[in-house]
Amino acid sequence: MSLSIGQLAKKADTGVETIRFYERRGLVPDPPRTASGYRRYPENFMHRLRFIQRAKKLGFTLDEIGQLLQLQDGGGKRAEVKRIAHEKIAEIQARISGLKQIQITLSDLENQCSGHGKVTGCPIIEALSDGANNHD
Amino acid sequence: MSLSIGQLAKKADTGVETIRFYERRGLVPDPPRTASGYRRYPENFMHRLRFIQRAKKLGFTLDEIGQLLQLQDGGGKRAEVKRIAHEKIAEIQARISGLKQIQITLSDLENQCSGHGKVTGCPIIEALSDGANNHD
DNA sequence: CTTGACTCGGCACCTGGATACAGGCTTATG
DNA sequence: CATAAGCCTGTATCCAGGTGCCGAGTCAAG
Repeated sequence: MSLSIGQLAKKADTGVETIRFYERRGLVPDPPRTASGYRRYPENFMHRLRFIQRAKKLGFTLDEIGQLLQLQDGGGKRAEVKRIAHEKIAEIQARISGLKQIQITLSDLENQCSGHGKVTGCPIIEALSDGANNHD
Repeated sequence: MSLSIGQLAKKADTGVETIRFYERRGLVPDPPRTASGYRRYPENFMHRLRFIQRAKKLGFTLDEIGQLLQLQDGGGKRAEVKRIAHEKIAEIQARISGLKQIQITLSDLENQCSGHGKVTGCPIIEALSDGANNHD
């Protein structure tokens, strides 16, 4: 028993348009069609959509997800999967570092600002205005 | 002595198009024009562009930067500046937390994966496939 | 048999922050 | 004076990852 695109979308908690979009992107294979051209998906097709959703949550781009899926489908090497994951970890780490730096700078400024009175002389605005005070 | 848009762009280390873009966005005021319609900027106009650049580095959106500039121009309240900064700090914090969670999950998976052999049974792929293993 | 829900393909549009052109002036340089 | 460089407006394009809409065809329930 197969599903229409709408039924599949509901099951996978996504949109019909999104599934078609993934199909165009090559993330999901073109499904078989009925005589009138309607897509028909096997029940387990949902797993592929869930795979994409989980990978997205972990920060992978659609292109990277495409690579992972290809490795899965083609019986690729674990080394390759691990390499992709490792690169992503490094990327995430870099983003965290950048954000932490920003957080420090902003918190410093927040602490320096009394929060009372007019903006003139406000340390936050000053830091943005002349750059004498900021941490990079 | 005033600057052409190109001279200003060079001084502020940005592009001519970017300045015009900021003008359209209302981040910088419309400068006076020569008789032939050329923009003429006072020397110190550069500071406004530098303000924008610094604020961008701290993660503010152009809309938020616009608010900060308005507060500066209009002699607004420090409380308001501080509020905006505080919200941004919270937002950055939330992004860091999310990324850290991802980092933990991915690092776990990386450690679980031997990196040898075929993809079948690879913990990373498994986690994405059935979700039994992931940390959210 | 009708009506409403679903699906089709194809394209336009969205956010954010620019960046790039096209075609026509103006200004600076040799 | 001629030519290059710079500037003008307006519009299109880019990135990612979708989302929306149109008119036409199809399917299912009553």
